[in-house]
Amino acid sequence: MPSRDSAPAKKLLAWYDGHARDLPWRVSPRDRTKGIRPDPYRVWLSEIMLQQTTVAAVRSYFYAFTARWPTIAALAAADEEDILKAWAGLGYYSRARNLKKCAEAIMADHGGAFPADLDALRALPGIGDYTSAAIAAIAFDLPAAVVDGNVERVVTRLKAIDTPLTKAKPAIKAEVAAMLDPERPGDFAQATMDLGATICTPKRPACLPCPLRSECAALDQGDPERFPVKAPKKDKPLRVGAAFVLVRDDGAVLLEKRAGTGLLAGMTQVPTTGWNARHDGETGSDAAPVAGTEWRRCGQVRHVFTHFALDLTVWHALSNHRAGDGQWWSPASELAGEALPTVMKKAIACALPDAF
DNA sequence: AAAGCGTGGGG
DNA sequence: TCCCCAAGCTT
Repeated sequence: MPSRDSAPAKKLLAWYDGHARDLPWRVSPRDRTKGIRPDPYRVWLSEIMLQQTTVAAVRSYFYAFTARWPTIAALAAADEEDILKAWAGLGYYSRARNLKKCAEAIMADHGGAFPADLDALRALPGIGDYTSAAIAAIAFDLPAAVVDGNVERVVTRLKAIDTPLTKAKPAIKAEVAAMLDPERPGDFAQATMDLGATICTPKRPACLPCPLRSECAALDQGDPERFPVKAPKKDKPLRVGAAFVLVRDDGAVLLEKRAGTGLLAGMTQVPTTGWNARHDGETGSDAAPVAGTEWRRCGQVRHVFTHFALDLTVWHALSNHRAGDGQWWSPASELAGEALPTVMKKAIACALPDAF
């Protein structure tokens, strides 16, 4: 077990007081000293959005969500469909569905307020080890060990931990627990993450201005970039499929809802074939959802998901047929507001360049 | 416990 | 172009 050492936290917090990033969901360290506390709802919302997602991507979504749903009660009362539409483009859509489930659970089981308790937070939908600790520390100043990708990088370098990350996590958490400042748990957590995001970066870390340089074992060894040690990543297979953009006389596009589980669950799409592992030639319009229409091949869209790449051949046709079960014609003016994931916006834009 | 689950930006 | 990766969670 690492022994308590308050020196790194003091240096880190002194650095944070002068270099904290200005973020819309954050209360600055100066305002914290005045007793201003962040709204747990905004802390939670930002933490969910920031899971595996950059600050730059999150910003506009955070503004949109807090403007439309200013409170946990408002979000709990929202239609899931509206939440999915507002989340479209941000990725990892189970986060959006869990967002509503979590809001409902807080209304039903916690009197409409986030519990100031690590285990109670951890039990909520979409909230795991990291997010529960982050909310506990940032929103409630509870002394929780907050470990995200930034912190893993900072700590493995500081202590030169060269065991693979998957094995090293308990040791990293113990180091953080021994290091954190019980007077300022929230600022300590945010300071460590800011350091990882701006100084202790994955590539070419800026060690010269780093407040922890004098005690960094990795810098001492001469190659901080060597940490953390990660497992080799698997190769990404290519899948192929076809998507069919049907357009009505008035410009409306035929849409349908995807299945409730799996990839892009619950999101909206144009009719599509399955996305298969085969790559022996091209998918034809013979698999189109409507027979007897004149199909035009618009081109091909490549989209890279987490665990496979997709080449989608896009077909276009004019049609006035009636929407089938689970389908609807979406007017051109409403297309941008649909719950369309990026891959589908690419496909539609391939057939209708002015759609968005 | 390894795999499934998105996207956009930077080097 | 390609590879890496960014405040992870769920099953």
